[in-house]
Order: sequence, then structure tokens, then C-alpha cells
Amino acid sequence: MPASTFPDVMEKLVSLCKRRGFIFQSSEIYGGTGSVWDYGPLGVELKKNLKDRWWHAMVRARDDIEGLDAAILMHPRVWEASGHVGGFVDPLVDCKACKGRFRADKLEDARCLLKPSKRPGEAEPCQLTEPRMFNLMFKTFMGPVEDTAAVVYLRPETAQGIYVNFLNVQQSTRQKVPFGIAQIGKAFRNEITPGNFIFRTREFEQMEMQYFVEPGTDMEHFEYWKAQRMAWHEQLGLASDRLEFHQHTKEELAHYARAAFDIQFDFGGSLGFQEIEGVHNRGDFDLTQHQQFSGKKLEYFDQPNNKRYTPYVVETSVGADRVTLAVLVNAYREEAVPGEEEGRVVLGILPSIAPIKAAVFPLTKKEGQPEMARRIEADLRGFVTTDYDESGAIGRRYRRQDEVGTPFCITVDGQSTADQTVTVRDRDTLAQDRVATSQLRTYLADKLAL
RNA sequence: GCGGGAAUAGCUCAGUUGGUAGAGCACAACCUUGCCAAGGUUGGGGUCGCGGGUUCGAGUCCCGUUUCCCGCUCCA
Repeated sequence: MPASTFPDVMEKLVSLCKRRGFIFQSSEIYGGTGSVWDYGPLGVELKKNLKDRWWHAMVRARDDIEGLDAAILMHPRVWEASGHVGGFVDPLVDCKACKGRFRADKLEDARCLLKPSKRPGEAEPCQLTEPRMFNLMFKTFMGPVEDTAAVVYLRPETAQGIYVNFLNVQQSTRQKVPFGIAQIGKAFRNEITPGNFIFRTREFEQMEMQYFVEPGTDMEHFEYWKAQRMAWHEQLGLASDRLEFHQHTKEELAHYARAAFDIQFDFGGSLGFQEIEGVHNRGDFDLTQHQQFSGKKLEYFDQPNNKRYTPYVVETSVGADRVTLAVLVNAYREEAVPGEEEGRVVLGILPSIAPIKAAVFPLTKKEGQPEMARRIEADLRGFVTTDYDESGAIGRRYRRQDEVGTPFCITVDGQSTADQTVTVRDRDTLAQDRVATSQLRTYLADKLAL
């Protein structure tokens, strides 16, 4: 992975996220829990806005995709059918000499890190450990008495909840192939190396859509969804030169996939381009597996053409936390302010997903300005997310809002109480409009593209 | 999971050869100014990640552990 041409802002971002209430480390007062993060007041708003935006684009604005919210706990056999039990459990060996780690069942293809001409275990200094199993699924018990309870897993992906409900959704909504099922939900994996803030965590949230198509038409749908999903990220404001497709090579392809592209985002610094979404052509692998393991038919009957078949699946799977991080990284900037020595930190987030849409300030504490500002804030509250601030200097308050990406700051000044107008200051241009208080909602709705 | 580094206030950090814990910023209250962070006064806040050990005495030395960062490995 070549280093990125974009600067590494991760450390500053982690600090800002904590200071301003976007993201906290889980169980911090107990010393923290590894690679688990909590979303604070501003973080939960940002992430929720992203999820809502995805849900709107994928479910509500379309007549060919239905929503679903499947449970995290599923029948254990689901994970046998999916290949997670078995294939997902790899025996690994460590070498104490070269510090390498290798798959015990693939030592033939591996190379010693110290002597690349030899295989692990064959070179002079090699000290391989016994193979150890790494189960990447979280295991728990269903039922209060542990001895007799069934072992179940926390789902390692949300997709299976969709496959097993394929016929339920199709029959209850009378959708015709091609159609899709979408859901947003938590998934859990015991990643061996979590890290990079919320990029790779053991508990994470996916936004997934499985599109069921007639075999033979899968590649055209695949191309369509690749384009759709890339456009979604661009419309989110992610810089187009930080986005790219990465095609999976034959070696990278998962056991189920016929074709796979990742949408990668350049996170800057040494992290560089990393996957934020996968668009996969899974063929009929999953439905076929579930038919085999459950003994239930998961076929579609095409009545007009009198055809019966197991649909192919095109999957789009976004990491909600990864997109949230991408949005923050993409938005973070330090810039000079004309006529000032100190610059400012701005989160240039797309206004419609900003956690706070409008902050309201009195310019001074005189002449009823605080009272008027509070009235305006109360009136806007519920219509958009708001904040009220009267402490310190006005410039400081603007800066505070810049740092959390608030697109609009409304200031009540001396003129306001006389003619019922206020100034609205734009986060990015610093320009101010004078707006009648009666027109504020219209003004904001227009600017926010609500 | 392996190797290396780190952990002191909300943040960024200082803390001498072991001797009762500091700064800047931030935060709160009041005064002042009034459109782009730097005025004044006052104040709150840390069992120095956690647990042991050595010592008359540990933020400082030793051991363990947790978390974070970097590298390796892994990511269906």
C-alpha cells in the first residue's frame, strides 16, 4: 500500500472526536475495551444521518427494494451453510524466529520471512508453534443454563438474514425479480488486527442490499450497482480523487463470489486507500447453500415466462462506521482565515448530514438579544438540529461550530430586535446573509436541500 | 497473536539522582468588548491506566496486566 498523498489527520481527528463528543472509547473509565467505540451526541447524529441517507436512497426512493431488520442471532446451521463454520476457522502457526504467521494448511505456498527461498519450518532458524485455531465468529449461548444451552453465534455479516428471508419478503410484498432487500445492522467479527480508530472494529454496522436477479443478467446488474454506489459516495461529498474501484483478483475472490469490486477511500497518511464498500456478484451460492442445508426450496417462479430458477445475487455492502470515518477524514481541514494569524479547523461536512444544522447566537447580551436568540432557536429546534451559545466572543463561537461542521450560524444583533432580521453566516465562505426571522425555515430548508 | 514504543487534568504535554502534582489551551461563574478563537477576576477538575513488589518514602525503580500507536500476520 503506497503512502497517500493526502495528509494523515487521524490523530487530530481522534482527539477532536473525543473533545467534541463524536466518538469515545468504550468503557473508558475501566481502562477501555479493545477496538470498541461509542458514538457520542454529535457522532450518533452524524452516523444516523448517513444511515438515513442510505436508507432513503436504497429503500424509500425505490419501488424495487424492500427493507428488513433481521435478528443478530440466527440458527447455527446458517453459518454452516454460509461457509463461516469451517472455512472461517483457519489453523494458524506462528514462527518465533521470524515473527511471521502462516496458515497451517497453506505452508506449501508460504515463504520464510528470513529466507524467502525456503518454506516456513525449513530454514535454519525457524521455530513454528503448534497450529492454533482462530475462530473469527463470536460465540455465545442461547438459553440460561450454559450446559444444556445451544451454542449460537453473533452474525459475522448481515447478508445471511436477507437470504433466509428471501421468500418471506418476496411473497409478502409480491415483488418480481429483479428486486432487492436492504438492511442496516450490527455484525461481529473477532478481527485479528483491529485498529485505525473506527475503521476496523470487532463490533460494526453494515448497510447491505442484496439484489436478486435472473441468472445471465447478473453482470449487467453488477455494473449498474457499481456505478450507483460510487455515485452515492460522491454525492456524500467524498472527494472524487479519494475514491476508486479496486477489482478483486482471482486470488482475492471469496469462495462465493463470481466478481467483486471494492469501493476504496483514501484515508490519507500511511493508511491510504482502504475498502469502505464491497459490490459483489455472489451468483446463486448463498441461496443454493441454504436450500441444501435447510431442505427448503428458495426458488423464484417467473409466471409470464413460465420459468423457475434460483436467483443470482448482486450484493452491495457498506461499512457504516467506515463511511462515517471517511466523511470525517474527508471533511477535516485546517485553513487560514484572512487577516488572522490563527487559522481555523473546519469539518466541511455535507450540510444535510451535519450533526448540528444551525447554531443561534446573540451578538451581545444587551437589548433583549439573548431572549430573541433563544426564541429563534426554540422555533427551529425540531425542524433542524440546533445549538445555542452566548458565551465568550462571537468569533470563538463561530470557531466552535466550524470545528463540528455546523453549516449555519444565526446571529441576533442590534438591528434584529428592531426589524426582526438576523444574519446567517455560512461555514465555508464566512459570508453572511441578512434574513427575516419569518423566512428562516424556508432559507435553511433551501440551503440544506431538505 | 508476535516484536517495538507509549500511557500524568477534557486536550497537548512538562515533572531533575525516588521526597506531599505543574503549565498552556479547554471548561464554569461574573465583569468588559461586540461579527470571526488571544481582555480582567474567580473557580472546578488528576488515588499520575490498573494490580503487585522494592523503599522510611514511588508519577519516577522492578514484575504483571489493560489500552493505544507502529511493523508483521489475518480480514470469508
